[in-house]
Amino acid sequence: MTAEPLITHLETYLPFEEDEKSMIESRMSRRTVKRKEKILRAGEICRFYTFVVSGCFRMYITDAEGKEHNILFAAEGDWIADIGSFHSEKASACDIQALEASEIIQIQQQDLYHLYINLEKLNRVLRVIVEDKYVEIQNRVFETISATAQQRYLAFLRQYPKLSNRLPNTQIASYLGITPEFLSMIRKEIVSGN
Amino acid sequence: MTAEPLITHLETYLPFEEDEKSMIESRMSRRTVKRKEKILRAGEICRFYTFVVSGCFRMYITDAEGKEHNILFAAEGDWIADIGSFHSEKASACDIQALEASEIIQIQQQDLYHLYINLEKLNRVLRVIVEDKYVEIQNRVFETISATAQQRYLAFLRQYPKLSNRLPNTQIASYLGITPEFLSMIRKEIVSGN
DNA sequence: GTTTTTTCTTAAAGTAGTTTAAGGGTAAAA
DNA sequence: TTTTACCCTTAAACTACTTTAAGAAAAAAC
Repeated sequence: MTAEPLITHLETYLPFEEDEKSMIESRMSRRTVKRKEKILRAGEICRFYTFVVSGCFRMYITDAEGKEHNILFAAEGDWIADIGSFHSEKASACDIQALEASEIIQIQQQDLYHLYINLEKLNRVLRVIVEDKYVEIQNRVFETISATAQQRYLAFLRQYPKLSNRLPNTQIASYLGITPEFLSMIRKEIVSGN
Repeated sequence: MTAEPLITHLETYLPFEEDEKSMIESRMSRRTVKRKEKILRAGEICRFYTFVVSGCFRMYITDAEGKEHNILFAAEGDWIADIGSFHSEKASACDIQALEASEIIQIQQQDLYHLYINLEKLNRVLRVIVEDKYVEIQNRVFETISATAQQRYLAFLRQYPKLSNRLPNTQIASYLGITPEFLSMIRKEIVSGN
């Protein structure tokens, strides 16, 4: 079953019957993505939700000077999409790029809406997932306006424990809104006990 | 009609029939709020969407040291709610407080869900409103990690033109994540042309 | 209308984070 | 396997922002 890791994930929220699973299965497509490959480019409309089976992605915005700023990461077991662009069908300001060779399961808009109508349960599960994303991003605003870079780094380690040893520090620094040099100093301070 | 300013607002998205308007009307409650009064306290579940008829509110988080950090503002014509708490029915980390004597129209969860079922149009309108909030908060993350305080202040002026001359600078500084003293310097620099 | 509280501004000294540069290390590509 | 590209660390000089303090101005409360 190609969508098996996704079904397993969905069942951590609610159990599904066999016929429901095959209905979901029939609307999903699985594929591999190379390192550095983009599954969304700024200017495009985000037309799918992506579930990460293995590997890892970043969603980032490029500023006026060409600098890239990571908004969020997604590793195995996470969903990634520009939710604003997906639902409003407006152009995204973000790129979504693989940071490792990855395997993903995607669902297109029209298929998702089809499942929403025919499978009320999936509607509820996806709603919870989107709500959690909203809470996550609201907390991120709070952190960025209230905490020091060291506190934000420690929060990052808590929120993405799987990623802390897999991502280059340049990517983590971009997420934290600091330079890699300063992240290097922070790490040194933490090791030496502040 | 007590919900009239709200109906006017909703009709900027889609037209509504008279019977639809009275259905909406019957589920809304209108009231006044005193300056400094809170309509949501941290620890409570946010059980309503609030439409601001007149006046203005802030949603803020209090950090471990007791400092308050403004997440967003809402003035007349805006909606305000802790969307994460409302939909997940989990305790909110935020307070929502009136910054001016205000008039609001509120809808309770159960009434909103009742209208969603009986008035598909309202479902669509509210969905668009929530999506716009998501885009707004995602942009805010981008700004806070990528822009200087001066750039963020200019962005604030663009996003809340109505509020720039109504809010004390202490509230604006809290929103920007800087001290009121530094905001004072930024304003001076802008006036003197950088 | 007067008092009280909050707000705004300025400035000096301090701290958090950036920039530039350079050398060595590691992982990816060929 | 070798080359190439990227990554990490350190340090010194710099800039953005904070802290503390204090006086004047404005708004809120009584």
